[in-house]
Amino acid sequence: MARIESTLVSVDVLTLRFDARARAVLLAVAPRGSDPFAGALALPGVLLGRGERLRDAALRAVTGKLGLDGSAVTATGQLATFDEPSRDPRGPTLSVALWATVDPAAPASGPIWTPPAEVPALAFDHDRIVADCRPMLADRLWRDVPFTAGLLGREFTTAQALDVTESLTGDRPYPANLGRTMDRVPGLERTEQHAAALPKGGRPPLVWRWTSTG
Amino acid sequence: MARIESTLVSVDVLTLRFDARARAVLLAVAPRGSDPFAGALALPGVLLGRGERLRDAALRAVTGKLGLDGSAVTATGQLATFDEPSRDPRGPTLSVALWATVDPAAPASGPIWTPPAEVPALAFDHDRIVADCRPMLADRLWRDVPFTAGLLGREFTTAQALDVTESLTGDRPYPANLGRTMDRVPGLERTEQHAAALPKGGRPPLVWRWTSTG
DNA sequence: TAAATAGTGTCTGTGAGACACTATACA
DNA sequence: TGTATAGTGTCTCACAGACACTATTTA
Repeated sequence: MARIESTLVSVDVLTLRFDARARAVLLAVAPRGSDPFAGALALPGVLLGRGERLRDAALRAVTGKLGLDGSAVTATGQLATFDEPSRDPRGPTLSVALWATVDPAAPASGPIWTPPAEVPALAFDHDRIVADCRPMLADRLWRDVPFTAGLLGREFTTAQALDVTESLTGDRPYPANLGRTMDRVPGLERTEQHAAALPKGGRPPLVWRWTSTG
Repeated sequence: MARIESTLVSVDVLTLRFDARARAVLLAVAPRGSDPFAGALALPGVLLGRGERLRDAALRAVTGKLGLDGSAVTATGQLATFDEPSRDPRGPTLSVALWATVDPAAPASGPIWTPPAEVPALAFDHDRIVADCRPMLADRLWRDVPFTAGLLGREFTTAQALDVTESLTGDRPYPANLGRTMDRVPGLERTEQHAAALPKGGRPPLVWRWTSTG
């Protein structure tokens, strides 16, 4: 009962980065270099090597396909597995979708960064992967500490927290309500410091800091 | 850049069935027939065939490894993917864990049915899979309609709803509170009928019925 | 009648969301 | 001073949980 004909596994990564200047969370896509859909935009993905961990494959995809530094990836996690047999024209391939957060302070040249809600048409079934996974990402914010900390970095302001929440959920909470939400996030501490105000003015926002998580 | 050495994918199934007589949700395990861990208890699992859907592989596992009738499976869904390279002594294998619900009215001989909280030692990393997935299953109850309907069947009583909730979450809600929870489940209707009372007596519970879902 | 169990009604606490009002920046 | 933004304090609503009380069964 030797079975050689197993489905190949690819790992496709929803790489998120908070761009403080753009005041938005952006998703990385890159043009494909090789044949199926060469030149078309796609999520970074690699075939899972034998014995390779999903997280390692995701790092390989972010490093190799996006050209980012692996040390800039602050956290990763699973989203879902996509199994339509026709999703890859080369033949049946399973796709395990992972998320990865990139340090907002790290250099980010290489990939094309786009708001997750306005991703251009992508290769394979990557449009569907993005559409299916977006609500899962929104659901993680403020509930999944590694995800949230990875996205916002060690220190951030209330204004940035508002921007991130609006990017992922689609609407901007009241600062007062978001502050109370953040007060309940374990490992997140409201400091006494105020950051600089925005260019347009306004009261300087508070600084928040992670205590436990890196 | 031809890559042949891809990780194999297995599908392991947490098969749940509500046993009305035992008043509990039970998980199916079966002794392994072939070599790695032959004779040891394990979750039903199969290697994913090339081009095979995860759901089809899960049905194949439930049918082939547990001896259940495929038509008794009322719903399936994804849980998580396990990627420890050493989880299978034969070599690195990815395991995609799925849940499956079995019609409580269908015959269920074949597998060994055990409460998920008291599963005996299992082969591979299946103990860990069960431990990691149990909270995900509890979380689905009353929120994931296909899961809940698949587990309870087309019609059920408040008493059975209490039993199922206690089995999955670990504590028994007050009937009044569970009734209000169920009133908010879309597609679930509180009927006027009362079922027979339990052997020990007590007020006969109400009957609930799914309207939309099968 | 006693024990067991379910259903109705009520109360409390928590968390989300809306909003008035205040505080503090830039132009 | 006007505009923009954040922070404080309330208010309401939805929901979960606890529980008193009532209803209906078996033993």
